[in-house]
Amino acid sequence: MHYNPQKIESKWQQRWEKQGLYSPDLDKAEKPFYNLMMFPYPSAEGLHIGNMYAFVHSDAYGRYIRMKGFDVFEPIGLDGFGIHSENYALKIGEHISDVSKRTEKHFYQQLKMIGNQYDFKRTLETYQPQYYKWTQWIFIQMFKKGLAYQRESYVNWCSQCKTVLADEQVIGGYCERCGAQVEKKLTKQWFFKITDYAERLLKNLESLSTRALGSKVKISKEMAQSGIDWSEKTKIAQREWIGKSEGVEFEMEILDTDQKIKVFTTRLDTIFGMTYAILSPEHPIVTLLLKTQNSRQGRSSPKAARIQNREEVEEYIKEAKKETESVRTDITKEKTGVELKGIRVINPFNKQKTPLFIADFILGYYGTGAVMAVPAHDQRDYEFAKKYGLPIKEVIKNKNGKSSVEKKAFENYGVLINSGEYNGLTSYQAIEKMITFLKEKKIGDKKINYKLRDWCISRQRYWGPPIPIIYCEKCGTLPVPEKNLPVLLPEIEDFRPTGTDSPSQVSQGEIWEGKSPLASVKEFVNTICPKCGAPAKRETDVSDTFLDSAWYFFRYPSLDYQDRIFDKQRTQKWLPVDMYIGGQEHACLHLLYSRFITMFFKDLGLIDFEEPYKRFFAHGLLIKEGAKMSKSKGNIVNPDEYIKKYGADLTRMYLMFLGKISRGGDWQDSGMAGMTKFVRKAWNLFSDLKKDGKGILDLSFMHKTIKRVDNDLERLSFNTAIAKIMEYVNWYKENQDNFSKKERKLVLENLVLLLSPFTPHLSEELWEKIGHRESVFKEKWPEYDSELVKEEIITLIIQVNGKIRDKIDNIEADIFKEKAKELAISRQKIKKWLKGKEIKKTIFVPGKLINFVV
RNA sequence: GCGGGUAUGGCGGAACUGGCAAACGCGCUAGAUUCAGGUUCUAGUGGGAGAAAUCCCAUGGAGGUUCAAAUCCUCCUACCCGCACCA
Repeated sequence: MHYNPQKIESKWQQRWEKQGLYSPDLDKAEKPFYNLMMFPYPSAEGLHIGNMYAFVHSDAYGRYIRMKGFDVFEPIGLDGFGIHSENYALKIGEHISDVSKRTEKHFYQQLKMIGNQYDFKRTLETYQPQYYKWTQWIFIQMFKKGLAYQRESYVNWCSQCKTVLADEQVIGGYCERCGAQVEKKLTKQWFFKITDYAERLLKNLESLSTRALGSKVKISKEMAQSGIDWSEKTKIAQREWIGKSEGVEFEMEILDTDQKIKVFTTRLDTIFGMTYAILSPEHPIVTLLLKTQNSRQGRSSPKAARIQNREEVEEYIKEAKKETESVRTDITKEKTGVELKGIRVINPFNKQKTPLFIADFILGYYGTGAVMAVPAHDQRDYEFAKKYGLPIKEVIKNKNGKSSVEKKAFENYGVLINSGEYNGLTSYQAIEKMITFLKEKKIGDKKINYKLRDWCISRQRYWGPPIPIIYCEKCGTLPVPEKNLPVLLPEIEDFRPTGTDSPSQVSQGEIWEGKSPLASVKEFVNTICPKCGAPAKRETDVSDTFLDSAWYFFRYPSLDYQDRIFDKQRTQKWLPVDMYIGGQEHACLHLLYSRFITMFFKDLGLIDFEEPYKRFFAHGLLIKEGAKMSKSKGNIVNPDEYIKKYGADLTRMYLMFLGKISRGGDWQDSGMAGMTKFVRKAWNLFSDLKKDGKGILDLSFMHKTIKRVDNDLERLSFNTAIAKIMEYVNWYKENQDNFSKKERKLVLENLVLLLSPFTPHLSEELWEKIGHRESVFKEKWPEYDSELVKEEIITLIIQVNGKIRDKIDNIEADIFKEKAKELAISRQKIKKWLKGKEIKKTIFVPGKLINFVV
């Protein structure tokens, strides 16, 4: 009777599905537990071993929780809409619809093969109209609340993918998907006002979870329910991304004009050290100043300063625009800029007139796009001043009066000098007093800035949900009436992106008309105005794939409702998600977006909570033999291959044995051999069920193992849990001839139960073999006898000056200090070490050790 | 530059709150069984000294705290990940 994984696995997979074992009654479930894993985007290559790595860990936890008595809902779906899938189709020259049909089938096949307790009756794909109908519905709600808006904006343009990218999809100036350099383009885009939620997104991180959590911390269900439970690392990443910065915003007049520039600073205390100011090249005032000059109005009015080096300035702006984002944001690049000659700004504190520059290292999108430059106390300004020979005026000294700005800027806080009436104040005092001054003059106030920017939603691509907007010449921009949803994505032959121009072909201030592939489909574009009935046109952009995935977990429990995005009662019962396992790479964006959408749902009154995930756990990266897996290296592990050869159970077990889940793992083929040995060994134990021995009586090791495995699973320490099961098997083998029939059954039953989260098929088969008729997953997780897990007999360690010199075996765990000391000093070895020395101190750790300090 | 992480045998990795470093597994060595080979079983396996008992040295490096440090603190080095001129 050999272990035949292929046969066993398909047998149980079929039986599970037939019995609907993993489809809980969502309304009647008494102890709901929503066990979610990040749904994969289906590439045609199929399920990646990295997906499987994450999924089986998540499933093992879900199965453990189920056996702990919860009604576990573990759904799966496909994040099939989006650039990644579309680009793949383009690459292989097939239509995305065909590719999707194929990958969908293949993916679900694979997902069934890995043996997770997925509810295959409740799957979703983001490209199905019944799903994206609701994605569009969300857009409309956003629009109605004024949270979806259109604006002309410089956006990231990937010339290879021919589309606009979200900031998040630009990695160091390059396209996340194809690796091409990203350029800047001025175009009209749809945005979600996530910045309105910045403070809330930030604050919830603080208030809802005060515990520092990580893989080290043991978390019970009760604890997890009390708040959001994320690792500190993830929260820091979110906090950084939101990037809150508290400072001051104030106005400075431009000499001889009616214009003012607004600047933002966190170091108002250094204002007396301002020797110039800088604008970003895109700053509207620059355009305005150039324009004023064009119309020659300036000449007639004494109140109109003019840019004297106009051509130079225009040239610089043109150059800056041409430069790709990656070049422009390259921090190592020497700072460049050009003075707006003839233009001066007035420092409101000392009325000093300073030159004004434009420079490309000033970002148009952060703060006000304008800064006061204090070279003595800001390194960037310092470098710039050195290069252009601008004065460096020191205004802050540290407390001992020391400072030096000879070689670099002094950026610390300190005490003010050269600052008129503020001299002698500390930085903090000065800032307060200066704010009062600004307020009195009504030219400035405190201001909070965030790095977080509004979420650019539109994509000039085919494979996404069409943005449900209609443009009517008379009535303006209107949402598609909800009853007309979904706006179906038309089936078209040629779905290639059609954007043509590169940004350098579009001159300053001009708007590039981005064209989506949908723009060429007349039947799609031409429609009638929902308000006046006149001919109108549809929006031709589709929405970002991040929107599809920002709310999918709301849909799973309510898939049977066609008339609403989700059922409130159902949702309140199952959400927030109890456990969410996914990649660290999504710790910023996906998490942030889905938190935002959840808050929005709450504000719409659809739900009562505003954080989607009670517990989020980020798994590490799976590598192979010390190297990242990649196609170019040819070291990809194909899960199908291993499942076929070794079975899913073995592959699962091996993936979970590799190491700590939070740290990822190093796949080595040789390790599979060891796992095979172990599984076979375990399997073979069940061939002598009927054997009867004299009985071993002491089953405390069994109880201890149950306790340890339980403890490990609770804290997601899968690898050590497996190690402990291995020890258990070894223990069984040592005693195998001695168990009584009754003991044998008990010990083996518990082995099956402990194994079941890891090797579900094998466990079912063995459970049946023992003689059970019901699924092992209807069983309760084994319990241990808390009396028997107590360590009664220990090895007492004897140290002298902290070094181990002897051990005494078989000591009662509750031995007293005096008794232990007596025993210890009487040992020959210890006598040797203590000879001629006085014991100054004796440290006794009950149940562990005794240490003599001499 | 900023933020986060990591460093333990030949390898993957254990060591939850400081208390027997190296659990568990791979690999390797020797032996047994089978023998075409794999499988299986037994013993051994951090380094050094020693015939042995035993002793010394070992958790990236240097200091420190402590009776006691892989674990805590300071500094340094290397690698990985994320963000990157955020005013």
